[in-house]
Amino acid sequence: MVRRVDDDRSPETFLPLHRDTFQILVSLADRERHGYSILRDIEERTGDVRAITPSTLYSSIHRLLENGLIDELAERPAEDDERRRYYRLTALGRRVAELEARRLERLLRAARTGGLLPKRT
Amino acid sequence: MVRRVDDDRSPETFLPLHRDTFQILVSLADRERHGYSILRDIEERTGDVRAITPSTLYSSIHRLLENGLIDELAERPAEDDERRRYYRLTALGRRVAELEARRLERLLRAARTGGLLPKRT
DNA sequence: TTGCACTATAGCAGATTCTGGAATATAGTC
DNA sequence: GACTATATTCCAGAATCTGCTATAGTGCAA
Repeated sequence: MVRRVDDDRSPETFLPLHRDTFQILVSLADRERHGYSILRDIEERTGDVRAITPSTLYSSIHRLLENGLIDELAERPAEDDERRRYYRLTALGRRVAELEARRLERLLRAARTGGLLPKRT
Repeated sequence: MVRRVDDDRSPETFLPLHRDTFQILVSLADRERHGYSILRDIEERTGDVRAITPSTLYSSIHRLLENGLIDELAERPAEDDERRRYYRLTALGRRVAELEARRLERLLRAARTGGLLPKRT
């Protein structure tokens, strides 16, 4: 088996995540999805059709695969559109996403102190 | 007075903010600061000396000035280190930071749904 | 059964943002 | 005077993001 140099890169070294990277990981957190489904999910959640562009999405996906944060599924549902490629979080990817979520929580706490958000949520 | 073309760019068009941009705006939310103080603040809050590098910080500051999200103060405290340059949020900058903070809140809600964070905070 | 909009992924060129390194200079301490 | 910390800037290269274009299958309606 070919083993990449940074297979054992610790989750912390990926932080802080870039903007769109975290969006994608969040989309994959509750279930596996194909690329276009991630796009739709982000559009729906943000209410913004250009929250992420297709080019950014697909190139980010390839980067996430290379870094081992997501996996492509070997099997697809029967009778499914065969162009679709399905992805899921790896254990590493989930760990990284958890850490990033905590980082953002702390950041929002600071934002609240600065009056950017109302005190309690 | 020279008026830049996008002086009247609406806050929404700046979203979503890039990773480090928001960090800087949060630092300036509670009070005016000079560059190095922003650096220290981010280090302290994140507990990470390389959460943001000086090169990123200072080039981001220049971009924020160009975009009118922050202002440089004309006056400095007396007897203060004269190398320091102080900045504060503009009304636009504060508005943009508020919107970004809300965006991240919604994103964290989704992250919670996906099990990346414990349910209530 | 053609036409058309939507779904799905990929590629590239250029812009923007980020990283790492070094340079410069003042301030404060021993 | 030497040394460390403070403070900002610049540059080259890397990584990420944007806009545009290309390709092709799917679903529906005329």
